[in-house]
Amino acid sequence: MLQITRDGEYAVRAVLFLAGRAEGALSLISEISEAQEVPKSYLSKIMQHLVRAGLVKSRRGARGGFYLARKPEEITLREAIEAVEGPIFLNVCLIKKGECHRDEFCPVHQVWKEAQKRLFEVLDGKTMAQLVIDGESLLKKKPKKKSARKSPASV
Amino acid sequence: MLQITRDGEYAVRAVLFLAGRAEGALSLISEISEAQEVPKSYLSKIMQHLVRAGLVKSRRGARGGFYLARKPEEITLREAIEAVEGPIFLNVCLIKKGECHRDEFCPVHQVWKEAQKRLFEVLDGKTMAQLVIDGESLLKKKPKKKSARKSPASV
DNA sequence: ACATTTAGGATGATTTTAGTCCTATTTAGC
DNA sequence: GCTAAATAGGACTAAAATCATCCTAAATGT
Ligand code: SF4
Ligand code: SF4
Repeated sequence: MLQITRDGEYAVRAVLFLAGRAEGALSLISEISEAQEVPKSYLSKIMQHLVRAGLVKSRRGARGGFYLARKPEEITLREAIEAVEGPIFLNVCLIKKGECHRDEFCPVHQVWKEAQKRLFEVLDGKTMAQLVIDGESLLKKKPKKKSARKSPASV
Repeated sequence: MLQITRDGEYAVRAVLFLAGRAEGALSLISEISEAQEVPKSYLSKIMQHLVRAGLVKSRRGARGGFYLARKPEEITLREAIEAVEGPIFLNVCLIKKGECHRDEFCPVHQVWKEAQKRLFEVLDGKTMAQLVIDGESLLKKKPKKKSARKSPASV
């Protein structure tokens, strides 16, 4: 359907959450689940994937939890997504040369190539660090909408 | 999976085929199916969708067939895809405001918005007419690879 | 009439999606 | 060493999407 799955969406939320914590601080599944509104048991699977993909590290047992394996500046949005969804290919012919045998003479192939490149430019261009900053600005700017241009108090 | 479905892929192939015919010329399902390597019975459904979407017109009965409802210059790649797949939304929050209730304070939302915009720029930027031309160039340029830089004859 | 074509619906196998749940293992702290 | 707290991992499932096939109805040119 040319849409990201819940896996990818939840992975981004989880990684973004960890990026917002102090470096190396441990977060519990239950914390992440509640803050990011992801079903706890489902999130458990997502975290496993993220650990295996090397994006997140975990400590088991009492006082365990999850933390980022790398600094938020070094994790892109695309990486978070692909860690759980696998590599993105907008069409089968982008998987590898010859995957679609029409690729050599197909004019549409080139367009998908370009489209994917452009998509990646956006997804690679955002790091978790930047997203955390963006998120903070959003919270500051929009506590309520329809702000009466001057005085913050009203009614 | 963030990948176009066979529906979309086949729709593009079919519309592109029709775009390559003379204006108003009728093409049979069997012709399109064979040329574009799409299962005939499946293609039948795709063509129905394209007709209902208003991209293609059909004539039933003997000497019937399909032809483009508009000129190839006026049909974009995105239209061909969305005609059978429905509108593209890279993430649920792009469907409409409030579809994801986090959208107002979610920094990732903005990125998806930008990503989709860029994707659409590419998909909207290619018309069927242009793709036909592109296809012709590809056929001229690459009859064989590893061309011996000068003489076309060899062995 | 008849052959040719598309229209449309019913059906179905397989895969993906979006989860849940239970047990095993690891670890900290007492 | 025991125990409580956590993650690891696998089994399982319901529902939906994907990728088709097949059959009958309707339309149309000759
Ligand atoms: S766009 Fe062209 S090359 Fe890519 S899958 Fe479709 S036919 Fe094959
Ligand atoms: S990116 Fe943000 S707004 Fe969009 S679906 Fe995810 S959480 Fe919601």
